[in-house]
Amino acid sequence: MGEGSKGVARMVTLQEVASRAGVSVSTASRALTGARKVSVEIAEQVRLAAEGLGYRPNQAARNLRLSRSMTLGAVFSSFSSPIYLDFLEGLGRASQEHGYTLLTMTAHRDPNLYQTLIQHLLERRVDALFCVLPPELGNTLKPCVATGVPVVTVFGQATNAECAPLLIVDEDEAILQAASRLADLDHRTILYLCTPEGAVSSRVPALQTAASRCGLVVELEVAPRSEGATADQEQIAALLRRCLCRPRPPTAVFVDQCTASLVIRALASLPIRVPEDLSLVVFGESDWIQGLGLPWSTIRADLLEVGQTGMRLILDWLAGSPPPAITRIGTATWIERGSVGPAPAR
Amino acid sequence: MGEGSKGVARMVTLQEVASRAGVSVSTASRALTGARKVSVEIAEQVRLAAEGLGYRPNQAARNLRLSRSMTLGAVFSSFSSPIYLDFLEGLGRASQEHGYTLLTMTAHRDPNLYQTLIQHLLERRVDALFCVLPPELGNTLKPCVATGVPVVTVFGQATNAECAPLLIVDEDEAILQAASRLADLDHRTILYLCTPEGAVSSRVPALQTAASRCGLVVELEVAPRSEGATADQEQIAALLRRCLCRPRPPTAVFVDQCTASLVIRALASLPIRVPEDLSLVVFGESDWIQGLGLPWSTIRADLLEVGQTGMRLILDWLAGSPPPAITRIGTATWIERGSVGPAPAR
DNA sequence: CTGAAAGCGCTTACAG
DNA sequence: CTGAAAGCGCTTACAG
Repeated sequence: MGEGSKGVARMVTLQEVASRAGVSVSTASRALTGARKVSVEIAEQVRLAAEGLGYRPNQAARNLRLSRSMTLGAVFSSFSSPIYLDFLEGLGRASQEHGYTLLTMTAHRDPNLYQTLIQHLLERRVDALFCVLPPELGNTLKPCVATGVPVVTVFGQATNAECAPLLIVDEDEAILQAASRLADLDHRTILYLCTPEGAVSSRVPALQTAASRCGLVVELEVAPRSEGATADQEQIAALLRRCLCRPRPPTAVFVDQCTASLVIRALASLPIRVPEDLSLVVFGESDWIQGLGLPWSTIRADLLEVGQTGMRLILDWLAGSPPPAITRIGTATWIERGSVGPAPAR
Repeated sequence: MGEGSKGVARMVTLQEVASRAGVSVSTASRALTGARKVSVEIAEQVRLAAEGLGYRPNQAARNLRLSRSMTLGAVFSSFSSPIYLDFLEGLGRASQEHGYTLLTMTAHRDPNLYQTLIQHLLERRVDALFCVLPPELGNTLKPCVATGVPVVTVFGQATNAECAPLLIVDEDEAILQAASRLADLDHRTILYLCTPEGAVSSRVPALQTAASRCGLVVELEVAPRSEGATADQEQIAALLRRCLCRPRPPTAVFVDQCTASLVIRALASLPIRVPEDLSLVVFGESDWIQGLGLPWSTIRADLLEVGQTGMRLILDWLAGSPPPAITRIGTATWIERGSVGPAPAR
């Protein structure tokens, strides 16, 4: 293994290439970057020398000189759901295409960690930043925004738009389709069992608008933060039982992706059958989830496109035109599967 | 938005801190890093100046000077499965703890992209590299290894161990338990429906050893690469039908995580009931998958621990002691769920 | 077209 | 204990 076994990797430098080619570093640099004209023969010599030595430019040095990093930061609340993966893929591909490197970190919903990670990214001098963060952490971004580094918040709530531009998926149309379909199936009362985050998202007003247009009533319940624990499952079961005992109980329930499986299990434990006793609609889906072939009806966004749009926003910003406070990207679609059926007879 | 709206972020430099504190950059540096002694009052002045200006050290410059990057690269074949996420989390946390930044990229199983990404990471002067790559791409690492940068391959095949140290999960014990349980349930022939990668993995010999100890026969079939397409599902269905028509058909099937859902759907289409007609065991599971509450029996590894172990390997390597060619980490466990039952009567 | 020099922001021997 | 200087690896005006 030789030198490598020490874990000390001394890499070839431009200086070495230059001297092997018998030219100055300036010329070597110009020959390799192609910035200015270089005589053909010398260019060839340099090229050869570089290849022979296996030269790889040190981007850190290069970027330091050019005072930019060609690096983008992305902070996620967690990787807990495959949903974010699709977004991450989109972001990753787009940034690669444009020569940027994406630096991804997860904060595990810990507010302090968010601060730390963002500081870390700033120290790495990211050219811009993407954030997926809980609504109450909007002002976590304050110090970051103050540095003048472009930062875009994704999947956020409108309340965060004051701090930094927001990129959100427009699900209104898909929600309307879902509501209309439920109305056709004789549903009258629907429940949105949302996470604390969901409670302030644009899903609530969208559901209400759609419902009133279709003659439905929307109820809102905040589910406990899902950690996947059985305690959560029981809490949700209790909550659902309470809701379903009311005079005019909901006959359909909307849930966020991250609570979906808990809800399913809670329902199974009660036991309430889907869709005979209760129809179910899940917000969010990824290719991977789809591949499981679960019968969940969903309102699904093209996360890859969201990633690409986010990238475009940032590129434009870096090019001089900052994005509006809120950018809506309208690609959510309503996908009906077996979890939705006619409202049960009274 | 002021300056920020231009996307031009000029950040505070040590030079500015120094002059505000009325000292030299050397002293400012020493005060902040705490490397050498600095008089208490001056230290305080510097600290104050830094805080007042919102100074954040430029890690790129710092690392350039120290000729290291404090950056680790990780190349994944894809993010397609949540399985890798757990590993990624483990790696991410561990590297964070040790002050390293993790640079993650996905190659979408494209050999050329692998090369590109690795070059990219080398240009970023990563201190070390993790790779999850298809077995046929083992020598993709050659040029990388030649640079002397420590690189560890994870979830790889023994054939790759020639190129770079390998970190693999030891599933032998768990496989033995599964086999033994199946034998108790009167199964005699089991099928391993593996991906092309799986065909050369340590799972095959482990299964064979376990089977012969328990008096079982193992058959091996290579499933088409799963892209989630319906064509794949039909291929798998055809393959399964063929297998099950043999004289002594398998009564239990082992599948890799990435083909599990396809197989499930293929079985449903045939239709073959699980576990009445066929028992099913899936290699691999993540918290997220578990949360779905699917009745799959699995052989599950602690991916978080794999990530941490990977990190330790690299740290030791960087500290001077390269890892052995193969490191086995033995945390896989056998988890029995509803997909396993008695062998059907003949 | 080419080279010597300055500088990106930091750290660390080297003198005081 | 403190400062002036060199240097990490690169790029780019500035002279030739």
